[in-house]
Amino acid sequence: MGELSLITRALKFCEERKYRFTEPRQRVLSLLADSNQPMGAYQILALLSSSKVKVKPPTVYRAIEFWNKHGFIHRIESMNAYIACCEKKKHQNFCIFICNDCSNVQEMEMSDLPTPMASGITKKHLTVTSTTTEIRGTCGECN
Amino acid sequence: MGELSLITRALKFCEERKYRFTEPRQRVLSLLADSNQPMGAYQILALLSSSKVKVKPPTVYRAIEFWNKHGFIHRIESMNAYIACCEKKKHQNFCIFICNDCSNVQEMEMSDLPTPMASGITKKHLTVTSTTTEIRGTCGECN
DNA sequence: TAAAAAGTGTTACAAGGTAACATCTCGAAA
DNA sequence: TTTCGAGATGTTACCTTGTAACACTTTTTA
Repeated sequence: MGELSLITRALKFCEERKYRFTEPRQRVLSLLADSNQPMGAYQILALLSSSKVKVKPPTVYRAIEFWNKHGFIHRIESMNAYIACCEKKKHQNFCIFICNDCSNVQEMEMSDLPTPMASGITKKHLTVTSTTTEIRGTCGECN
Repeated sequence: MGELSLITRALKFCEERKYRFTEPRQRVLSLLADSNQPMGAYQILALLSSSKVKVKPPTVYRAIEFWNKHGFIHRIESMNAYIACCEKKKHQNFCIFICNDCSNVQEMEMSDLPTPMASGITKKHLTVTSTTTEIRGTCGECN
């Protein structure tokens, strides 16, 4: 059993859950999957539009919301941008490193919440649904 | 030596560094310090304006940038909002819990980066300048 | 096959943020 | 003590990001 591409997994996911794998959803996800860098919503919008057909913001935002909700893409809050998730399965805790110089972005594994956070959370009787960590600095290339 | 208020510390900070503790800076910081909840820039803008004098966005954004840069306030990326820092001294790693139900926000201590992140960072030869973690879930009250 | 549910198209606008340039303030140098 | 310059604010105008609302289409289900 080989590696399934993000698109293939997304298609399977939709079939199993009876969600529709529509054209806007497919195109938005493909663009993000093919880019190794984050893309803004309006950047996606531009790429989906032609001189003839202008795609409108809600079309893109709906697709983004859908894939984000189901864990196929992540939103990078500090950039107002989106990236395809590089993990094979859904995970609600993730961690992103952003280089301030070249703005290269890398997703990093974080299946469980680190202990200091986890203990703070239980102490305060909080229930966690998701976490995002954005780490800024300088990457190996730019150092 | 008692507890110094955020404003007092900010004033001292400005005197020591020869930054000006101007009216917009003072008013913006006071508003955030007196609110125990995050505030958006335009919310601050509205509170600073009167029917006579309309404060303009750059005035507020400049003050926000100043205090944020020097660690007196934090930006909450997923809310486009700002809160006064509750720590006594500058720290570039922080962690915020946000309740999805009542949108109550709590800053949590995180002086050092948790081990899983720290090791991922050294492995990739990254230099870190700052990190933000935003944890979403349900707070003790809303549970 | 009709009704319900899920999804898209479109318009119009709200919310958040910034570039650019003129003006002001205040301390330090002449 | 005047002037100079860095740091800061005032103002206009605009850009970017995101969403509410409503009509319409497609797919599933009863």
